[in-house]
Amino acid sequence: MEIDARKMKILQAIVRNYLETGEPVGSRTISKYTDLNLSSATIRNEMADLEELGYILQPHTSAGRIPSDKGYRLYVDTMMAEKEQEVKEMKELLLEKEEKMDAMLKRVAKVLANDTNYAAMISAPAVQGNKVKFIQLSRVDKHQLIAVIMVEGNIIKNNIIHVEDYLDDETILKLNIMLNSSLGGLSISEINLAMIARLKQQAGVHEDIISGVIDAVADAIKGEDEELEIYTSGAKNIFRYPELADNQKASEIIDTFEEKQMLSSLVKETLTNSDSHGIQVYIGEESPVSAIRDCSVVTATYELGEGMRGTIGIIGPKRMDYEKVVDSLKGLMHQLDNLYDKKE
Amino acid sequence: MEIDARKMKILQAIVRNYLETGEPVGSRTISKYTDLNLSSATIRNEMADLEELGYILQPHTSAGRIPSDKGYRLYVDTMMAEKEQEVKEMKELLLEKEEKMDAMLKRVAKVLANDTNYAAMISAPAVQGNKVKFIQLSRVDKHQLIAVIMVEGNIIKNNIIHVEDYLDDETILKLNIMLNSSLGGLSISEINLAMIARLKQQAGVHEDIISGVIDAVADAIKGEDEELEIYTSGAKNIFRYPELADNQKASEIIDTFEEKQMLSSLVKETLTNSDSHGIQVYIGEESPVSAIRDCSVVTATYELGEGMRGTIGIIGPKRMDYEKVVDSLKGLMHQLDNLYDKKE
DNA sequence: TGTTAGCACTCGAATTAAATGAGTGCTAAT
DNA sequence: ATTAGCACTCATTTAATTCGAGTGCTAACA
Repeated sequence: MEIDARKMKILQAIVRNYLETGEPVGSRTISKYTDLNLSSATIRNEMADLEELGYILQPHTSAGRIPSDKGYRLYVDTMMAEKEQEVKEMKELLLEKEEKMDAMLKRVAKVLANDTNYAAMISAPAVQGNKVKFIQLSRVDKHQLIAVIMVEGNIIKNNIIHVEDYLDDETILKLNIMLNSSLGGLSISEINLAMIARLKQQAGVHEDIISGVIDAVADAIKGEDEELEIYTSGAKNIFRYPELADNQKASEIIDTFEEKQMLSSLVKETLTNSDSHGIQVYIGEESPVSAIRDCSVVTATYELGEGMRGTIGIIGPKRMDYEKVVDSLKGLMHQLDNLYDKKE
Repeated sequence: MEIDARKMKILQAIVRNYLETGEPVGSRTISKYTDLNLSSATIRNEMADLEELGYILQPHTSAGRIPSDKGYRLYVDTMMAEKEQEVKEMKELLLEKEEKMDAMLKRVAKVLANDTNYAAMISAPAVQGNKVKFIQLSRVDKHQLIAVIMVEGNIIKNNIIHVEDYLDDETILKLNIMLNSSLGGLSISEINLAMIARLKQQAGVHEDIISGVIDAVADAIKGEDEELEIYTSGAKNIFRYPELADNQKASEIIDTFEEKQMLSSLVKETLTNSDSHGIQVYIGEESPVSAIRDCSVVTATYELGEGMRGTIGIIGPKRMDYEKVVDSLKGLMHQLDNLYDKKE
């Protein structure tokens, strides 16, 4: 058996209705709801087919039907197809302003959560592929150096370095010049171990002392991209949806939001296969994070200038309003765009 | 009517029992529970008195009694009195190590939440009163300077400064010397407006250009102490306690934990009146944060070296195990102490 | 052949009723 | 002052009942 146009329409009607109410939807409801005028009996027949095909399911006999993950998936896919071209116009976000990145991201997450009444997450742009703009090593006191590294997009990293032996001003100056001329302008992916080894050698007599310093600098540049920074907001919104609000589930979801690292696999996956113009949908078990297996996630990839990419995500019940969420994500992009224009 | 020794003992028994079970406790239970052998009838009489005095209350007629906020308060106060001298030995925590402050704080919160099965919060030490260790202004490109400020305790702040006109190396060097000699070693509270004004004047011909720079530096030092940094962990633990786990309440509490700023009034209050050797207890409505009015909070003040003080807090149900929590807080202090010793 | 009306049937949810029992307040005896 | 005893209260539990939305199936119809 194949799914035809009419079955598709009925499926859509079921999904839409279920999104609204959260209740299983029966044949009578649909027979009134849709434009194709069919009696409840016909709908019932079609529904039986849809169930056999695995698009909908009955929580129990003599209840209405609810969409299965597969049903949601079909719905989302067709909807996305309709929206695809609009999505394309998602502007790039350039934020080379002084505004502190983290404050901005937090705000974005908050706005998004408020707009949608779902939970929102946003990952800081991974510095992967970003260029080193500025390195400076300074002496704080006899045994402490501080390394300040700034990459494009105005992200700053600091690293405190402990040294055994006192380094005089001249050595530090020399090191600074060496670091900047060697590493400046390079993207982080271009800084590999071979280069670091060469740098150590260049350091000459001080090699053994300085080795630690360079290690630390490399660490400051590379470091932490293991640990994606993730901001979240609106966790409380899950309580709006009874199907997520029972203790067991809520506890897991809340925990995921607090231990944000648990979301990193989601971010990574999104960044890896960001086709479909950056918007992706994970329904239920499709999500790589098992704690939110009862939720759906809609993610968008954003890009700040030179290949700095991050992820914005909306996490809500499976019956989330996918259309609205996609629109919200787009809307947000525009808003950020405007914000950028104003500051320019 | 006055509360006498026996009433006190009965109250204690009621509180203890309620902490364990979370259920209203009846007269029969107490008559078996306590060492003073009294019949349930006598207990009932005493309970009627305690209720009249406002220390306990009945959720409904013919239910057992539960402690009122006032009852908890009395219980906690007497318990604290017994523990007071032990608390005194709470060691200072010095963390002049390379470990990044925020990572450390997050870890501490996590440990604490796991240990206690309550939710934990910790505020980053307020830089108030801390000494500036190191200031450096560097040019990143034609119109961008970066200010790096490090204060004792290895807290680093960065600030990007936009300048209209190009500043040559010499000017920057001059500024650096000026900033360090003027501000270095001063505590933040010692840096006042008058001093900033004088600095601006000293800047001489560049005054108008440089004014912005100094403002930004001052801002980087002062800034953000408005916005206390707060870390939390273990929010999910509230689901362990049915009296907090209903949607309405859980939603509010979770929100408070996510929007950590809502906890700042709590931190501020704790820091202000940190008598009682740094440990304070807020029961129910006593808390300055209304969203957690159904919880109790136990806070401890910690001090990192020169007057850098922060707050650690445990947030749980009113029937939290106050004794254990106080012990945990002390235990944590010791653990941190050891950690420090090892790294020394 | 596809659509529809009709009907018996199912089964979760809501409603009601009854039973339970922990706990109280009061009184009278110790 | 303490306690045993007893009648009373009332949330909670359990069971029985009703209710109704929704189904599947069959037979009639276009």
